[in-house]
Amino acid sequence: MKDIDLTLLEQPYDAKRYETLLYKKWEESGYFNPDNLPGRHATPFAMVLPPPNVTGTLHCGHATMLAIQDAIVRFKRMQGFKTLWLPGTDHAAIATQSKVEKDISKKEGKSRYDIGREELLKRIAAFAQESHDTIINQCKSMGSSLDWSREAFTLDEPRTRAVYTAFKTMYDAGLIYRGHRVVNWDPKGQTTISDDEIIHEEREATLYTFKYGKDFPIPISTTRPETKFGDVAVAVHPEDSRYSAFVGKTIETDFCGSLLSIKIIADRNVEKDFGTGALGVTPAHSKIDEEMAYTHNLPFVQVIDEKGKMTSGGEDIVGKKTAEARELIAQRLRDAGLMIEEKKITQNVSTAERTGGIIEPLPKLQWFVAVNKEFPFPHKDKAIAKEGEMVTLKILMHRAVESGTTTILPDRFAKVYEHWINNLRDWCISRQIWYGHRIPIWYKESAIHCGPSAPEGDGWAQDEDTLDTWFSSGLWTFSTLGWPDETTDFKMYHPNDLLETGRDILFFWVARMILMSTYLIGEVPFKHVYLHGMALGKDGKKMSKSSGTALDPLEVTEKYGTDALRMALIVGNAPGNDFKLFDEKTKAYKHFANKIWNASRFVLSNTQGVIINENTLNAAHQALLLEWRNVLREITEDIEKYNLYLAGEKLYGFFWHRFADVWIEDSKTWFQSDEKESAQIFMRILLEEQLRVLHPFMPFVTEAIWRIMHGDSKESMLMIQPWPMN
RNA sequence: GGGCGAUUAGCUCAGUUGGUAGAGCAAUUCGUUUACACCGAAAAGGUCAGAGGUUCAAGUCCUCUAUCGCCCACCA
Repeated sequence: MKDIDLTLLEQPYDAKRYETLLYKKWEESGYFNPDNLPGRHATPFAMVLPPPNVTGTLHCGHATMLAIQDAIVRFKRMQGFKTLWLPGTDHAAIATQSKVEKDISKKEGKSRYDIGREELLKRIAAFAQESHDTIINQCKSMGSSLDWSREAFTLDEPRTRAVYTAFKTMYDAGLIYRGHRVVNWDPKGQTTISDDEIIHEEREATLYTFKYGKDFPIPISTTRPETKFGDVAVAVHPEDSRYSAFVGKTIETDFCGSLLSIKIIADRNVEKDFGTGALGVTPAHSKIDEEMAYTHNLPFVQVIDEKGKMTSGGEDIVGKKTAEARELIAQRLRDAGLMIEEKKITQNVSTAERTGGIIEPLPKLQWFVAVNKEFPFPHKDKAIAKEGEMVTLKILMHRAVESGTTTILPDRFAKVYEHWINNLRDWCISRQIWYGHRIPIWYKESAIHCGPSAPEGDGWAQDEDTLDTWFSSGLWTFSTLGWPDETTDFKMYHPNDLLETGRDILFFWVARMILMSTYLIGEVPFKHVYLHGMALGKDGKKMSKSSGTALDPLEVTEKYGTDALRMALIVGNAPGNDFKLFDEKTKAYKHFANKIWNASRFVLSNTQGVIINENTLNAAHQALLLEWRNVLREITEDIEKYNLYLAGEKLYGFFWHRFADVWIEDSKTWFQSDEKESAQIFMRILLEEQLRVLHPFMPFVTEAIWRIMHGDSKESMLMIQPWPMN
């Protein structure tokens, strides 16, 4: 055996010197692409990268998912799986557009309407491209062994084709429909948003109790008197004896100069003990009231427009913002002696996740996915349903998890998921923004056509709206594999084996993928879901840019090395639990990388030319080898159960405090005795096996050492060496 | 309002089916013996949030309480 050039192991370990070089070597080897892996890699293992939004740069949350996923993928690859980890980015419709709009408004003082659709889209595309390039480089610098040859983008041509195919399939099946509903209108972003994009914020508000007019018998309470111009009814509880005499009557009354026709109705949803126990029903501006309107057949009267301005209420009210109108009306009620009480309360205000705008419920014509509509299961018999069986999208989503076809780690999130589905309402998928997939619907007079392009003939106009970004990302596990074509990739890698992602997008994304996949393909999108927690600062609070607590992963790796950051993100990070990331922790793993480097240097310098043959070990060394193999078994099992946080910690402890502190110290004696040869073999086996096992966690330092030991041919790279235990 | 998680050494966290409390970092003392000072050795540090219960035995199982955090929700 050729001597190893130990001068290459310069002390101390300098991460920066190796990381770029090694990533390049890995990439050039082609082994990130499963098609190029050696023949022993037969059984597929597939996973997608949750596509980062092209809204800027990666943060610690991204670094976390990259560290965990790359560790799993490298482990599976070494185990001999035909391992695919498929990268891509998400156009993130609202998030990206509102970011660019904000920039433009700040720098040029212009709105999107000043700039126009075409020009805005051009600017967004440029911004998205820039973000994309940054993000890809950051993924690479984290050491991610992603198959770049299959990179996808939610808005690129193949994905757009998948989106339009999915839309048309669901439209033709009656599962996508257009309807007039009270939706969540974001006056700031000038678009609708789905229920999930709403954040409830506690705010202080005034609860006004008053009568519409002098002759009106029932006082009502509301925090929004300005919407009362749209009232068509007053609802009371059916068992409320105070008001039972009025139920069924219609009373005309003058409310601040506007004539209202108010029907008194009884509805179980009214709380007797809240306020006066009577609720002014405003079907056009409240979702609960909308439902009551359907139940009791009430008309819709809209009094607020898309800009959040009044359209009703008389000359000095019309055109005013709702907040201003509220004050004016309250004053009039006081002046007229109609105000009974004004009370400060805290209430939950709905705000838009992306823009922070206060949601104004408005009746609008929008596109929806029907989650409760029955249809015959359109696929051959599958695990989740039989062909022709009557199901709903909700039922399919339920069955995916209930049946265990998809499992969620940690399993308590399965309950959260079930609960969410139970409360799920039709999904509003149309957005009044410009960046995204334009709805593939064409209108000509009363005719409607669904398809990617206009039908023959003049006069067809495409729907102005675009699709919710989650509609396209819901297709991600198969749109990235060539669907709707029956490609070899699709056949080999779908369903995915694992989906690893943040627990915050369980509903947004994981649930939507299950919906899309179970309906369009008839099977679950992935067998297992692994949800990781959020990266917190040392203070235990969520990192945020505005408070200056956000760590930039690139700054951290610059300081401590990528391997160190990866370990810091994995160890102590149990599935589903939030975890804290801070400098001292990362620093400790930088020291560990150096420890590995130096221990290797010692072992190699004392084992030059040794031929590894396990059978020539003496009894004592065999016993010690067994001790390691037991730990190795535990570590392997931990990783297989996706308990990387345990595996990482055990590796660290064993390498440092057993192998380095004890066995390396002992070896200094062994090397002086007649046990020398056995000891040399023993130490070399231990080093090599530990480097292999450490590789998924700390790929750079281990590959750097391996390369010095085994040369730089692509076949000898540590990345594709077999895992030392089956 | 409903649900979930956390509470173990100064800090960050382990503790699998109940069997005498563990690790790393920090701090203390000692040590520069040819892998490493990004080091080693030693010692120190805990009524396992509180109360009650089950058990021969509880950090672990059950009930309640407290504090912190998160998610869901149509009290206007």
